[in-house]
Amino acid sequence: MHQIIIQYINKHNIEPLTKEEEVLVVSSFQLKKLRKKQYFLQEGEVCKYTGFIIKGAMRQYSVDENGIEHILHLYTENYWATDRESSVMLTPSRYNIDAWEDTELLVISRAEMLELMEKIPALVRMFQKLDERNSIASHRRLNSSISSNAKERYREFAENHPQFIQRFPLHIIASYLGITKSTLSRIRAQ
Amino acid sequence: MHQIIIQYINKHNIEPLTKEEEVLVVSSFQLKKLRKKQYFLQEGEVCKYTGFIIKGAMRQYSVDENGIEHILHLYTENYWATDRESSVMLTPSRYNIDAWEDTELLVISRAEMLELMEKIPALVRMFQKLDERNSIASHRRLNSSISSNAKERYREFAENHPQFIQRFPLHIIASYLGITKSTLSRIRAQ
DNA sequence: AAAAACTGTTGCCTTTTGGCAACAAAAAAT
DNA sequence: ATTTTTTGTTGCCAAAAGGCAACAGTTTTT
Repeated sequence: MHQIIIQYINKHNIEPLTKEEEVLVVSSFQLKKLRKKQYFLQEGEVCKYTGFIIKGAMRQYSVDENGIEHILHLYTENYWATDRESSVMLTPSRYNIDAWEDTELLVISRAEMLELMEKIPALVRMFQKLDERNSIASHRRLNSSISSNAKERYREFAENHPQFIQRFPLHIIASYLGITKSTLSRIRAQ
Repeated sequence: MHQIIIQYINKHNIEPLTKEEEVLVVSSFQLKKLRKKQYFLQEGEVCKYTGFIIKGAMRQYSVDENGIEHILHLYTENYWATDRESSVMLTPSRYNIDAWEDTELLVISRAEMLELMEKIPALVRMFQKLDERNSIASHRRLNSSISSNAKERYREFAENHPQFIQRFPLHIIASYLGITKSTLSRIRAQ
C-alpha cells in the first residue's frame, strides 16, 4: 500500500529514497478509506490534510447560493487531493471534496508534511515538479476557458483526460467544464 | 535598480541574502527595456527567459484562428513574466507577451535561474511561496470562471485587482474575463 | 425480482453574451 | 493646434447556452 507512494516519489527524482527516508514516509502517512459520497473535506472546515489517492475517484466542488454544484477538480489514482488555500491560510474552505467511488488514500497533515519535507529533499523536488506541471495544466485550462466555446472545451477535455470520461458521468464532466448536462449532450450529438 | 529584486527576495524569506548572494543575483539578471507594444515573447518561439517587472505593465495573450486576442495574464510591477510551459518543455509557445506600457524588467534565462537556485536556497523558498500563491489565485479564478456569470466575474475582478482597473483599458480587461468589451460596458451600466 | 436512483437525451422557451456598427469623447501622436 | 488613434457606450439582431421538464434505458439498492 505505502509502496505506491514510495514509487511515486522515486519516479520524480533521479536518486531513489534511502531506507531511512522510506521508513519516514511510511510512518508519516495514514491510510484512509472513504465510501462513495463520503467527505474528505466539507465547506466551512479548515483543510488540515492532504491525501494521495491510492485507489478510487474524488471530486472537488463548490455550491453556489442556488444550491448548484460547480466542480473544479476531478481526482483519480496518483492525484493529490487538498484545498491548498484553506490549508495554507488556515481559513474555512469554500469547497467540498468527496469520494465519487469508494476510495483509499494516504493522508498527512500540513504540519507533518512540512517536517517531512525538511528531512527529505526528494519530496521537495517532487512537489516542485508537481507545482510546475499543475501550473502548466492550469494555464492551459484557463486558456481553453476564455478562448474556446463549449464544444471545443469538451473536445480538448476528451483528448487530455480520456481517463476521466470513463470514470465520471457526463453531468459531472459538464459541471467541470462550466456547462449544463443538456448542453453537453447536445454538443456530443453534433 | 537591482535593489528592487533583492528586496523582493528578502521579503519572501526570514533571513536576508548575504552580500555574496546579492552579488550573484545582481550579476545574473540583465536589465531589459521594452517600448509599449514591443514583444517579450512571440508565439512560435521557445520561451528562453523569465522577466521580473521593475516598472511598467505587460500582458500575455493567445490569438485564435479568427485573429481574436484572448488575454490570459496581466502583469504590473513585481510580477514575473514568462511562459512556463514553453520554458520547461522547450516547445514553441502558443502565447505572446508584450508591453502594454514602456516597461523595464530584470531578465534571466532558465538555465541561469536553475544554477542560481542551486546556490541560493532563499530563491527556492521564494519561488515555492510564489507557486503556492499562484496556485491559490488560479484556483479562485477557475472557480469564478465556471461558477459565476460575467457580471459576478467582473465584480470579483474589480475587488481583487483594483490596480489592474487603473492600468488597463476595459477592452483588455474584458478579454481577460473572457467577454467582449460591449458586454462589459453593458454590465458596468447595470 | 422489483423498486429506486442515476444517467443521457431531447423539446421548448428564456437569458446571456456575441457580432457588428456607429458614435462621441478622450488621449496620443504629429 | 490638428489629426489620428484609442476608448467606452449603445442599438439591433444572432448565436450559444441555460432552465425546466419529461422520458427511456441502465445501474444500483432493497
